[in-house]
Amino acid sequence: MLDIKFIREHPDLVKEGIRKKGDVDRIDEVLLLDKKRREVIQKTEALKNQRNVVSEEIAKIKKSGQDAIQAISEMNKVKDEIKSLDNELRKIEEEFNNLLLTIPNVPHPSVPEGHKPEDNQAIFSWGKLHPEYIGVNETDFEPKPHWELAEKLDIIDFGTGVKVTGAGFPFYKNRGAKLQRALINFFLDEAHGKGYIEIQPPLMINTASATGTGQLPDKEDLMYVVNRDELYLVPTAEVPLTNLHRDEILSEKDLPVKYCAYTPCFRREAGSYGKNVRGLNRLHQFDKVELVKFVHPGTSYNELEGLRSDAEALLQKLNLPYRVLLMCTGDMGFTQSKKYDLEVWAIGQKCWLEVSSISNFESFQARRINVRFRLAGGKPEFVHTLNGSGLALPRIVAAIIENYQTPEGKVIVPKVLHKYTGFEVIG
RNA sequence: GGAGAGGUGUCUGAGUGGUUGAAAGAGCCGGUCUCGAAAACCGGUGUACUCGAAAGGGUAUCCAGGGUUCGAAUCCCUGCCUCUCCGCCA
Repeated sequence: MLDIKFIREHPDLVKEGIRKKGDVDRIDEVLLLDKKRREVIQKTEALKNQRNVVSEEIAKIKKSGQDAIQAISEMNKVKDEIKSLDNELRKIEEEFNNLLLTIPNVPHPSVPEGHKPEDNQAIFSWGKLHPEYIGVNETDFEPKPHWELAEKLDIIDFGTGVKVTGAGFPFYKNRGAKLQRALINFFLDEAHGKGYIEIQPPLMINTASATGTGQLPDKEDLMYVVNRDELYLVPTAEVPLTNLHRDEILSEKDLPVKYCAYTPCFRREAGSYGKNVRGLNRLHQFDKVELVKFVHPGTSYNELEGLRSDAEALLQKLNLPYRVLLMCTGDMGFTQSKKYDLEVWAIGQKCWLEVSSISNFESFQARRINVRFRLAGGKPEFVHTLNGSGLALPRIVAAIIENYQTPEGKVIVPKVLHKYTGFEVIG
């Protein structure tokens, strides 16, 4: 969430940001409630002060052996007033906090304004023209989409997934399963090499954690819920990783703190349909290695570029053609101030697949989860948080299958994975 | 799941209704001493909200939420968590 003080002092700037994101502007409501809230606070605190002073007097009177009936009956009235004001305040604060949680983060000035996919800027691409690119050349033969190849090679079984669980829960088999495991290990090892601490987080999260990273209160529909225990299946490792330091004060010299984690991710994806859910393109359960950073506010945009290049390096090592999109204001999430998407080219489908989303949240999440650091000799201040996928597995698998297919329907394994897979070709 | 014990500041740990934001010690910061360091000694050392231009006030905070009381870290209820024992289990 945003700092109420910041909103109070820069209402126009915040409104402008909301407008750019295409969200509903409720800033005037926030400010009105804030005013009401502070008025009630002042009233109750004055009464509480009176109560404290008189109570102390009563103590003295009683000690001296005298009667304090007069003062006590007076305080009985004050007590009731305090109670009713406290109730009023509680209601106002609840409303105020809920409203504040729905105010989106303000976009960074460098983010292009727009609301359509075309407004996202492709700022970099890497691929076929690169001398190291060794993938398929579509002039040689007509490349197939990954689901056809995968079924034929018996490495992914979509039908059995439907039987056992439902659509979007495939079985990986044989060298397909091994390829998954190889990619996870490759990604984790690379992250470790870049100084990310490896974590195996819980796969279920509670309400507070989901609220902290912004999945709640609005986006409950995207998660699977375990009602009986009030838990959610992780939609991304971002949630447990970012909440790892909830309510903590980090020490300045420890920043930046960098974590990586592999987890399955569970998403309901309600409302998805059509060809962009075919095969591995959109699943309810998928594997992902996630990167999260807690950083000094002054460095967060540098750290964002660092995160981006860490993720890009993986694609380059896998020799997969990709492009980098700087996402426009309207395509950015609720919590982000700047976001890049990495999209890999899937030659069989002839489309771009998003494999990583790299964001700076500035202090937006940190304020929700209350993660601060202490300035040398000074007051605690909120850190900035960032995250990025490094990377999401299924679409990488799809891209490998499609871009490394041979005319005979085999798939060549990218060189960097050989030591993890133990084989160099599938089929 | 059953039975018991317990949750106090950065940490250890006192405190069972009235100057308790909270003893004491450790840690940390500053100072004295020292060529320098250690030791010793002296001083300082939570957070949030709120009023205020500031200085400086005020309120809250001893796991969380309710309750009793003029007044609660202290009494009562509920929840969460930790520990011990039993059961179950990979």
